[in-house]
Amino acid sequence: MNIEQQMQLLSRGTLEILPAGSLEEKLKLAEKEGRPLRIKAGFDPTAPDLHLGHTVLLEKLRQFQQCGHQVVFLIGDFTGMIGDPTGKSATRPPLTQEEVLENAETYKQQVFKVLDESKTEVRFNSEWLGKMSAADLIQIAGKATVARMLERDDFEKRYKGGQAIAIHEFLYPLVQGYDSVALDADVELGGNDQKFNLLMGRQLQQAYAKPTQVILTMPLLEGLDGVNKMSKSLNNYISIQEPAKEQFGKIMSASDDLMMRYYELLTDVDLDEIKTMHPMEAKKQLASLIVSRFHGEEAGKAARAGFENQFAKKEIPDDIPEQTMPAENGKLWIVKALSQGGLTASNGEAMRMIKQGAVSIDGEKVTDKDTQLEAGSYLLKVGKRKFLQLMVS
RNA sequence: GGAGAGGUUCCAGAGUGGCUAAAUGGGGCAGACUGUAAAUCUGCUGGCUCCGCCUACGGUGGUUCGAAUCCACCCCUCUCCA
Repeated sequence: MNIEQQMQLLSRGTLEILPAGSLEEKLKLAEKEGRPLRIKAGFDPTAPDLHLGHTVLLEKLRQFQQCGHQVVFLIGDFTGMIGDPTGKSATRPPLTQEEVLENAETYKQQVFKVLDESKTEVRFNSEWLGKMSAADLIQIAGKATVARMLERDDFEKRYKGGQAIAIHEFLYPLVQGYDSVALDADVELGGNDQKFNLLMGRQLQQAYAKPTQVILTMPLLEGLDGVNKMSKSLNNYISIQEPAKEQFGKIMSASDDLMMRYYELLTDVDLDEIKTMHPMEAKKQLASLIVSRFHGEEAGKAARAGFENQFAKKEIPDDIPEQTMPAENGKLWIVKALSQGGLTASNGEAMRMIKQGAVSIDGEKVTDKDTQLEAGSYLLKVGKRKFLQLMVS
């Protein structure tokens, strides 16, 4: 691929490439020196369950690989102990060595669904940070100023808003920046929220007399609520590991507006074409596309068919969990059955569901909360999505 | 170290002795409708052996017939000063 083609592919969908024109220069340099560029991207070791938000970045990394470059997949095991101050202020518990390694394995499994393993170098930042002395750390800390730190948006907000900022949180960007020094990164990718940290990498590389990296930021993908960024803690995410049916359903639950955003950031599909389609059809296509990516083509089709049967035609899905419960004195209270079967969180909720007309047995709506089940087999349904095939013995 | 403000249910945030399982908003769930687990509207939203009982307002003790509300001590957060 020539440089022009690379530029076109690599800059698509990006939010910013800093400094302007620097990526092209790097690409030229790589060509001249006949070597691949080292593309760094850091990941937090606390969340080994990747979701679609992460794949925005992974897709971009894959494109770099496609252009023949070397991806350095950095697992921030050491920085994980500090806790990234970005966004939320909740302190994270430190991870043990075993946990980190275990998480790393899970990471690899998932990441290589997108990335080319042969062009990926997996590294841990404890390799160099763990050996560092207090003197080394203080030396790094001397490369940045408090005023500069407070320029960072979320620090500024928290500071002005009277929220706590612990000293160690200032170290996070510094240490992450130092990773770029240690890895000789040519380019670092990150979400928009990482921009400050990425720039700190440049600053430190300069301070350590190394060539400075290019910063490439990708937009953050909104979660299913359509407002906040996709994250596990907000429970608005779609994991790349979850079952095809779940993924499909979750995408269908996205609002029509959000669907456009997902098309934009997660696919190559021409957006103008989508706008001419019926929104429901467009959404089903998106859902199939995404499910296919992580579960294969067949699963994508099957998920769509299953969805249409269950919701449009109101048929009963064919993968209903089964459970057997003993009857007491030949009877089983419906409320007990619902809560014990996991269809409702508690007896109280079960009673509420019945009152709201959300519960049915074999297709018959339950109106009486004192309904008793006798021995036999029943299909219980709560709401539109929760089913249980119950054997009362 | 000194002075002040504050810690309430999933979250935000009212409540300042009984009418409080605790306003309101968000979130979540359900129902109706439908083009979808879209949008919109409505309802519900601590637990249980559910017309009653139990647990809950940072922690521990106390005052009181009765406390989220008053008192004491402790823990935590923030602001200003040093």
